[in-house]
Amino acid sequence: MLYSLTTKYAVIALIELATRDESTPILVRDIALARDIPPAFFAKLVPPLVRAGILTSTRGKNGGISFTRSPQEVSIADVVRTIEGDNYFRECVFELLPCDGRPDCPLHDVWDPIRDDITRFLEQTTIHGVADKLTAAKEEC
Amino acid sequence: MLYSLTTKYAVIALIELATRDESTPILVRDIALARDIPPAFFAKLVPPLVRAGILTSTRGKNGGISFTRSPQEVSIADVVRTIEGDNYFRECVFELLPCDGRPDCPLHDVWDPIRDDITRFLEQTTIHGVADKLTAAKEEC
DNA sequence: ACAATAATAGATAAAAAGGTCGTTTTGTCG
DNA sequence: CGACAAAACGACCTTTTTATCTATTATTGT
Repeated sequence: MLYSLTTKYAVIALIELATRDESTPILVRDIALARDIPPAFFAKLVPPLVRAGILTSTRGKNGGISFTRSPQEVSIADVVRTIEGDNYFRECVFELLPCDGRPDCPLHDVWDPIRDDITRFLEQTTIHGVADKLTAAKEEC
Repeated sequence: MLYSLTTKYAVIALIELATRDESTPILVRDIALARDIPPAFFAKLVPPLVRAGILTSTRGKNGGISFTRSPQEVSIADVVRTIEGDNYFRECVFELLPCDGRPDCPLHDVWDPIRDDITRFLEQTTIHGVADKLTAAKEEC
């Protein structure tokens, strides 16, 4: 609905990572398997996330991935930008060209409000926030 | 951002159709070319739209496509449902399975509000409404 | 009978998703 | 210190899905 399966994998994997003990690196494979994500596929999403400053990866024995910034400071939008690219937020649903909220786009007052809602949602929702809901729900059982 | 390129083609083509004289069928090819949509590709989207009760097509000379119901009664959601399928509105961005707003999904209070916003937007925005903005903008020149 | 049109079926191309394997890095153990 | 094992990294390949194109067939007005 909002983004590709690839981006979804990245989002879900980071949420999973945020539920883990953050003092030690977690295996890429473990994160993926815990959420039914193809491990080799997620492994290829890690380097971009590292370059984007979201993840830190440590190689060799006892290696794995961990958050660079706290997951409280990582928004879904950050992940989307990293995987989908910067143009994502400029897209227009009614035109073949990006309209970027240009005031001269005749459709901007139809599309802009909901795009802004979506953007705000992605920007304000943090990995930590979602992970919190998950662990809270688990503890209720 | 919201749907596939295929769906986008269908939406844009219908908007274009709504700007035309509705008393006579319009060529599938003309609609596509007017919006830089690959004509043969759009041609394949027509039969589903006809089956969905959105378009009427007439074959043979002077044939083409026209709206079955008035474009005022056709929402973007109708088009999305036709091309993307019914499951579109049940998707969850945080889980691999559709959550469909189930109250037992721990993430429903994060995702549901914005999904409802998006659904409402698609449901309330009509082809006619968007087409109107377009023609109004053109007349200003 | 003919020309214009959508419908259908199929082929091809491109992009997205998924998998394999060898290389590099790094801790651990002898 | 050297050998080994565990991990991410990188290059490449395969499969699946999405997008695009081509050709043929069916329909209809003139």
